[in-house]
Amino acid sequence: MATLKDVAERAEVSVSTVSRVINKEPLVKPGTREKVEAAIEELGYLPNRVAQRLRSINYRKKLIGLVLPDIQNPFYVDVVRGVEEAAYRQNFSVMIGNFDQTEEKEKIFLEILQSESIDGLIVAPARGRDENIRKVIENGYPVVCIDRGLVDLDVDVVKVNNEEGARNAIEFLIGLGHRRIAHITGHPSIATTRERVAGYDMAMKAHGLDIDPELVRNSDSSYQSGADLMQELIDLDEPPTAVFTANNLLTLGALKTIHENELHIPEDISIVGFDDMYWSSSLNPPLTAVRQSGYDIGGLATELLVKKIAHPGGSTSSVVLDTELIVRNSCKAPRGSVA
Amino acid sequence: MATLKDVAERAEVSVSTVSRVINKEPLVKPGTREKVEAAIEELGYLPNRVAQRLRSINYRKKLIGLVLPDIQNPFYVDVVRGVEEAAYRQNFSVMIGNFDQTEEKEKIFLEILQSESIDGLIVAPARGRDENIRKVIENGYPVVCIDRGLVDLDVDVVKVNNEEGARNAIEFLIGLGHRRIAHITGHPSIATTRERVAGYDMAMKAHGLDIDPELVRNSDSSYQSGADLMQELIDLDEPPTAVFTANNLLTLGALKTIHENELHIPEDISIVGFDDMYWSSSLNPPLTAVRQSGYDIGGLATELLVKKIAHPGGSTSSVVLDTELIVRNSCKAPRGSVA
DNA sequence: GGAAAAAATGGGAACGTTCCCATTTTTTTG
DNA sequence: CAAAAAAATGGGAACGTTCCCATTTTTTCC
Repeated sequence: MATLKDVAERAEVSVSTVSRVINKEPLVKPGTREKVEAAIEELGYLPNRVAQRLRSINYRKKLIGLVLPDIQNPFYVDVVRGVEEAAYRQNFSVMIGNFDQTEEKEKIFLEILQSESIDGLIVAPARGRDENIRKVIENGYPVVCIDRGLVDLDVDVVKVNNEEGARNAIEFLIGLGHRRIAHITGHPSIATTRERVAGYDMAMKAHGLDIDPELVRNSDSSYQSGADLMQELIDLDEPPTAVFTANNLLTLGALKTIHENELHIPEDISIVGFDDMYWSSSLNPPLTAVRQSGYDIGGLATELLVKKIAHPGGSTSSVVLDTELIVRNSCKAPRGSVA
Repeated sequence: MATLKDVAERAEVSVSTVSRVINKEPLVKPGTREKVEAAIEELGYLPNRVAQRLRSINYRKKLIGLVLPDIQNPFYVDVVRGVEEAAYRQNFSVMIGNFDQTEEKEKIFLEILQSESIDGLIVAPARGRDENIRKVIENGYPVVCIDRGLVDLDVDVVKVNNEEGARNAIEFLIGLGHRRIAHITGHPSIATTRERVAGYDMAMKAHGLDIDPELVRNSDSSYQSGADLMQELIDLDEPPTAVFTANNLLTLGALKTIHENELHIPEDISIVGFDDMYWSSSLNPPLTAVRQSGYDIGGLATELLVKKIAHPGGSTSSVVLDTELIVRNSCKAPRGSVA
């Protein structure tokens, strides 16, 4: 590969001057700039980002890390797309790591990222309290959290209004006439979980409905948990007429169990999921879901991070996006209801 | 961050010696090694991978690129997981790029990867003929293709036996009594498409069935195409009794259209998809599918690539994995059949 | 037209490693 | 026990940039 030196020789200028052209610095005579650009073109020169990164001061490494708990979750795939798009637009590379919800992998990956001299980090913390991430922040790296923040750590975060999203979903079900509404949700240590539960509670109380603790079940947010907890709900003496699942994977797991039990949606049971998927209409029946745009979240988080990288210090900010209830055909009034 | 020099000072040895310890070279006295390891521990030293990469000769940069046409396709998500797992096991970082099927993005991303000094590349080419990838190979980078190879370019490839997978699917449908079997597939410029079509043809011919060209439809492998082509098939004067969709996205698109038309699976139409998903059982009815393990493909491709990186030159090899037909409930004998 | 100011360019250290070669220390061996 | 061989260690250039500072060239202005 051609280097700066090669270009300099070809253009008959110094290495410094070529570097200036590459970095679009103003102090270059137009004629010189043209000569250099011609040489770059002729040699097919591409800057070596590794050397650039090694030499550059902090905050100009042009690399950000993206750390996700579970890339099998379609929501995070959308986040990846949003981050990549925004990052490449600003000439940043992205290094993605998926830690499969294990703390050990997360730790290793965060170390690798620091070894790779990232400028900053976008992370969806698996737990509310995360020593690994805390350490990264203490090391001085700009960090933006997505989906949820961190307990007792003031950090930038881009998320959606979970409470409202959940409340809308539950009110929609109540509006249809449901009274026994179950909620399959994630681990309570995660803020997202608590907020969605709060939305559930709020909607129920606002309509004077009692909350049956049997109907609210926590899990580890996995496909299998969704399936298992749904079975528990079905086996109840008085099973729910509707269920609200707190994320993608839980929804899919619950659907599996519902189908296995040969229950019909929406006649036997209604379901609303948090997280829409581009193929939600391929489910049978098409799923009613609370949509949050992972793509937008990823994009905004990236822009926020790049801003923090360019201007370190400054107060933290949090961006809260709205959700949207996408009504399809997985809900109807419960049997015997006159709603 | 602590550097080699800091460690050297603390351990009272030279920088060279610390480097030897880091790289597990044998020529270090056990006592010295211990001293150095203690210093590393105390300082929390992590090697700077950027400096390592800059200085290292080719083939020891410890970074591989992964270039995928569409990260929204769950198959590629599995590939990502397989690659990451295998790469981190061997201390390689992975830089992932998703080019959304656009040639321009692919080109930019391949340039970035070369700028990042990758050791090698794993790529799922969108087209059979790909000038961008050809250039990378000409630049001397080891490349392993997954899912499909490249026309007139001898390159390592890890893939599944598409022909057999398709043949099994079609024979399964024929066995159930289907005669009018449609096939929604990708673009014929992609080898994968041609192989799956060949499997379809072979099975049909083996059972003395004519191939109605109206029933075999090509597309760009997108969700929308799956939906559109399925509608065309349904609108036929004599619609198929079964459909075989050539990938994930086409399957989901077809399902959407089938549901929209209020056709019942499997009574009105049977469907088999190429590509299984972990949540195939969440579809209603659970989908019968040809399973190919993206995880295994990614893992094997990585191992192959790392081997090529360590021992450049040598002949190219191709690994062909078997598929597995996962029978669930999306198929049954066609109406009026006595199979 | 000549001095001062501004603009443009060049030189070279530095980033944190690896790797080659030189030197020192230890072990082996006749 | 001395010489040779082997093992261990150290020194310093190099990787391809950026960035600071010095120098040269051009422009401005009285």
